[in-house]
Amino acid sequence: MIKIIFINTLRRVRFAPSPTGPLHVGGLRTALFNYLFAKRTGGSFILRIEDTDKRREVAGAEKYIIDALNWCGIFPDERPGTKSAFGPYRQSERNHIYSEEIKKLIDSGHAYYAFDSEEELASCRSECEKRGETFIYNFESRLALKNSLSMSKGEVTGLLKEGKGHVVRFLVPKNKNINTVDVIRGESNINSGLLDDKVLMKADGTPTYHFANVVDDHLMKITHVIRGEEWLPSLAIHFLLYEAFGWKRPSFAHLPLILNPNGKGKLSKRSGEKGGFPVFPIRWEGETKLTGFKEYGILPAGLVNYLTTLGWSPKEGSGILSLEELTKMFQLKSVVSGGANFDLEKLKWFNHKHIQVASNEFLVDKLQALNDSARKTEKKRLTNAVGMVKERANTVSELWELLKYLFLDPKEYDEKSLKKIKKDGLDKICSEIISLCENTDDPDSFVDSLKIWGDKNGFGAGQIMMTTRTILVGGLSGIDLQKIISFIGLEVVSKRVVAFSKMNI
RNA sequence: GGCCCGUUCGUCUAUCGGCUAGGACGCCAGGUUUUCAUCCUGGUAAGAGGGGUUCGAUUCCCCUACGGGCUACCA
Repeated sequence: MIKIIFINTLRRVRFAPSPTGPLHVGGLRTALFNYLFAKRTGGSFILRIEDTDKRREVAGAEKYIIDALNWCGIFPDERPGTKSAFGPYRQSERNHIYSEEIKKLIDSGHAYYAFDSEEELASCRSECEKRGETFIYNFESRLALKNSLSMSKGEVTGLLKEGKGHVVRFLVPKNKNINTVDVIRGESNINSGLLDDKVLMKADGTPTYHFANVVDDHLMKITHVIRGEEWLPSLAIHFLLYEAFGWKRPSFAHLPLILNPNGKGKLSKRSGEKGGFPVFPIRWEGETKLTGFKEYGILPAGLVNYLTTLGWSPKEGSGILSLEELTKMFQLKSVVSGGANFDLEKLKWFNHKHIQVASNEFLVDKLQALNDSARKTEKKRLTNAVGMVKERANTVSELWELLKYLFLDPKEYDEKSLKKIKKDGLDKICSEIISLCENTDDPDSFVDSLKIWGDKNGFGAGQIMMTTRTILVGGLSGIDLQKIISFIGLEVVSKRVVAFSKMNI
């Protein structure tokens, strides 16, 4: 008995993207919030592919969506391929269901056939526009148009028999107040007169979003519809649709949009191109190649953590949180309603924090996947090196730049650094380093020995250190000098100084 | 144009009518590091505007402005 109650209250949410291209961070955030919401109470996260418009479908998009979700650590409980009573999970494979369901609506008088061509409707629209009006296919106009409400029964059956192209439209009731409820935004009232008789079934026999969505959400027993704010204007239609079917509707939550860094317009592929940052989770290998956050060096944990702060914040203030921890804290009710500007700097900061808690081995794997030079470097030593520099890195890709001098001799020297070390005695310091390399048997106290020598010969510690560092690293940056020397070994130290001395600077 | 939604530091956000408006990113300054970065400490900075309601409004209501979304046989 208890078990039954539990099952009935279990959350079932869906993420329902259209496979028209790579999934960008806006969509990813929607998926993430759905996932967090479901998993907090052990519910199910379902991936449904809304591919009713085959013209817009892009090859590889569905795979990309799944790959991107998986990369973030999100694995749908049900998805295309899952065997269950709720499938199939691609709308294109559910046409038989929609044709059955639309009959119910036609029979009950909630939907009707319309024979107007797209051209005819387009001209209606432009006519209205000329008069400064908006064309709405509704109780005011429908009787003047070609449909089963304006035509005789015989005429309609005739047209249907001869296979005349037609759509099925929803009969929106006249002058009805619809009280919509949204988990995030609360209640809202809208008069049905403003709505139009939405096409439910297209002329090619496939359903539109509005119809397929409602049918599938009901049949898949979705308890909460969490989607982007762009769906808010059609919420009332969806309410009416549930009512027409006599179905209990799920709860709805409309998430605020992610906007461009300057707040102008929603974040898009173009904004990333303009701003020089990715807006996609992983690389897209379509006709146009797009770099993802993965290739940019962002860790999935960092992206997930950052994305969660866009529109929501944990009660205990900000924190570095894993997907699992976020799952325990997420509250749909406390999602904010205003749009959020995308901020690369903050994402990098989150990523920096996640790099700190990641293991060196993990980071080396990621680094080697991104960087050819790193791939050619011996793994064990690279792991040590990563451990020494990771506190300085914001992205995985930066790691190589931060540690490469531990493996490669400098190819060039920073101008400013050279200026600083070009002083009398430079040659003398160089020869001392070379001779010390030959004579000392303790590389780990090399810097100390050098300083003692400098002290005796009138060179300050600063000059000694800066000179050595510039020669070994190529500039005045990097980790502790003694650590560098211990890591690369005296032979390499000597080699680099000799090479430097031979240059005429 | 019509309809819908929104508006707290530059940015992400907290605030269940009582606020000296809190935190985080960024930025600035100082400290640590004989480099740079990290790190630590401190600082900077906000309720779009105007009306109500109220003893009291960031918080509730209205108007305006601004921003965003939708307005397809796309989702």
